[in-house]
Amino acid sequence: MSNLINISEAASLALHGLVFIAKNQPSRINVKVLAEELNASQTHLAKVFQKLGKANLVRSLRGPAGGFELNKPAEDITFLEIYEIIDGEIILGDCPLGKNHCVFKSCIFDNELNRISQDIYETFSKMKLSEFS
Amino acid sequence: MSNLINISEAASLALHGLVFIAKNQPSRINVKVLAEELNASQTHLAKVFQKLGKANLVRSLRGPAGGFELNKPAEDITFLEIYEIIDGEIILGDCPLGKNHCVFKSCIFDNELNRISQDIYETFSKMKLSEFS
DNA sequence: GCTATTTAGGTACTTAAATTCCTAAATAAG
DNA sequence: CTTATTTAGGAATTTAAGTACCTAAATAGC
Repeated sequence: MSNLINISEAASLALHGLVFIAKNQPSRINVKVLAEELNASQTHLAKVFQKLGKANLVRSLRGPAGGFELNKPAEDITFLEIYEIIDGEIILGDCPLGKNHCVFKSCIFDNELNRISQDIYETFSKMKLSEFS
Repeated sequence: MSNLINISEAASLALHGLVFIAKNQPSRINVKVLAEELNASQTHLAKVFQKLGKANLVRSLRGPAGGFELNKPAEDITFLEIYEIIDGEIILGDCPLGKNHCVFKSCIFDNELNRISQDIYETFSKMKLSEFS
């Protein structure tokens, strides 16, 4: 079984978790509760949100009554931004598979695959957290 | 750095290798030559073609002058078929991330991501080996 | 037939990514 | 100020993909 769009479990957790937090604004939400709500691994979710915090997408507060909350308006947070923080920067190059060298003089998959890559990129950049909250 | 479309190195080898073979029909091509042509790992390529052979997409002949050749017309081989042999079957379900359970009652990414998944699926099923040979 | 070549297929190794575990640091509440 | 709670961050583990290695089986050419 395979997934056509390349989204890691971590990025999926980030996406779903942030939507949930956006929905529940302005309350702070801690990882334990969020993991229960998302039916997800608490430790993994914690790591993911650590990254989101480092990237200043969310702010965190430790201790009792601590947790995470959005660090900017939901309408200013795109899926592209979230995706790139977790899974790494997207580079839309000549090769849709991200290779530097290819035997074939011009990329044989160029037309089809680059169109799709472009489409995904644009779609991600248009999807805002606010649409779901 | 991240790749938006989920295609493994192995599937990429299969795709490129088969295009090369299709281009050079009706000659048989052996793994050593193919690896040189594709600038790829010979052992990995061998394993990939073993799979393609088992799936009857190519037929093989051992011994000197041996190698691989297409087992059916290039216009009857789609990228979807190749992709699924190597990376596994694609299931276009409700969840674009292939999960069984989701907290959100209806998939919040449904509209956008399923449209893209569908698009990739259809594009792959329309891309035939013969287009490149 | 003998030999060299080439695929088949199992096993083992390597590497990178994903995930979990554990301890430290912060902080709210009593 | 003490305790319980919660995030931070490093280390360790797990998993999956890719790669290498080795022996067996097939076969073409001499």
